[in-house]
Amino acid sequence: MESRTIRLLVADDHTIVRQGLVSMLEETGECEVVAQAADGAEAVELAMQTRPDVVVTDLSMPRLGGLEVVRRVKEKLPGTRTLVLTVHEDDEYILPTIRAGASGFLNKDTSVGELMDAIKSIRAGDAYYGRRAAQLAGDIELQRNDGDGDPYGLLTARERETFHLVIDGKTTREIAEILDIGVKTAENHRARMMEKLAMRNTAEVVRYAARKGLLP
Amino acid sequence: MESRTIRLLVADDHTIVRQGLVSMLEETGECEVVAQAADGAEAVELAMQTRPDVVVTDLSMPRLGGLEVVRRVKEKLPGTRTLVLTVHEDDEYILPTIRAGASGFLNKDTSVGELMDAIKSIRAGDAYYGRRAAQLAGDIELQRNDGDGDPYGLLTARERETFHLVIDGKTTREIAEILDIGVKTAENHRARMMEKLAMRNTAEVVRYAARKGLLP
DNA sequence: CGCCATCTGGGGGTTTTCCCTCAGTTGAAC
DNA sequence: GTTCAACTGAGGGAAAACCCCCAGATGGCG
Repeated sequence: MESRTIRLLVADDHTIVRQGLVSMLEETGECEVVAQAADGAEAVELAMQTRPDVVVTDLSMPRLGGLEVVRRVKEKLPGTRTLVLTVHEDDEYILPTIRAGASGFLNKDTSVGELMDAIKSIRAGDAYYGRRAAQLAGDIELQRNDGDGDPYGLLTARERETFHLVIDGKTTREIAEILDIGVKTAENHRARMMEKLAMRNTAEVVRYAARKGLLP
Repeated sequence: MESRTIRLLVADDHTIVRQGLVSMLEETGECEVVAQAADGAEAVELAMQTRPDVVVTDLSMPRLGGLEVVRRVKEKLPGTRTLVLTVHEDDEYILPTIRAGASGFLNKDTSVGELMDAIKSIRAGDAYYGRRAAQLAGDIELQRNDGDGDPYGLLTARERETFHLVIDGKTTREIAEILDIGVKTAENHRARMMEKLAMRNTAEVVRYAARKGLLP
């Protein structure tokens, strides 16, 4: 059992946000923040020095925007993937970001669980977009998943949360309590999730998660 | 998803046996035989050159016996573990083998499934003894598992088979058919297995298997 | 506006898992 | 021969998972 921790670079010009991110991420014990950057230029610089697995970056930053960070990292460090984490819900930011080569796009109100989920997926080589972005990106990205690719990207936000709680060993009743929804609703999310993943029972779901490196 | 294939060295003076082993093991796709040796001296030599994860060796071999192979590999390659695979049921061979530092002792009539099981366990850092050996070794080795260590070694043969079928996504009914036993019996094996592993549901069992590197 | 996906909740069912008990058989150990 | 562990099988029940169906609310999108 290795699967060492995921090496991260976190870039955000707001110190509070950045520090909070770093704390939360490191508390999971599943990743290690090898560098922090307060602007885009610093992010690119540090990325080349530390060669992280994933760069988690804000969009609006001084000196160099997140979009340009994505482009430069992709160009200079093909092994490093980028996850854009932003407050902008504005549609006009999403598509350019994805086209620039980001592997993920998430809103900052995302839970730590889903953020780690996204980071693991991205590190495993997949794309991960939040609900809003997935809708916009659907045409250019998710079609790949629709046919032959990985069905994980087809999960809705609730289904994804359910998925993670299932592979944590939670029962449907516990999931309902955690998500603060009815048992029947959780049951529905679970069923839809399993249907989309084409899994027949819990064991297969956890095996699938293991293959994708989504287990701690 | 990495957990690359397990690198093996196979040592047996009987070519047929050795080749058969190699074929079977490589067919599983979960390991790679990086070297083969026809006697003990060659085994030690090749082990130092190739540094495999696990050395699978017979006991009675020309030039250098398996016991001495175990000792020398343990001494010169601390990262490499040894699994003794033999036809000898004789008790007098088992204890010396374990004391020499072997991580596993299996009879040659073991199924490929259990052999791979053993190899994975050993590579994960655990000991794995067949039923007969486990009884003899109980006093000096399994006591460690009794208290604080890994409960996996406490499983009986049937419980171990059940365990592997469970993490393969099989239902109890399917397990009963595969093992050619009653559903109630399979149910019992499953329950005892989960009790020994202190797991509360299937998801936790599969997670446990993933942690130990027992998933393909 | 209507369309559609998502989230929410429920009805009602079968199957599977999970948990307890008990008991006969075998084979190896002492 | 007795003892003990493992394997076998079973009864019975509670919980969970699994599989259909349905329908209202919400919100984005054309």
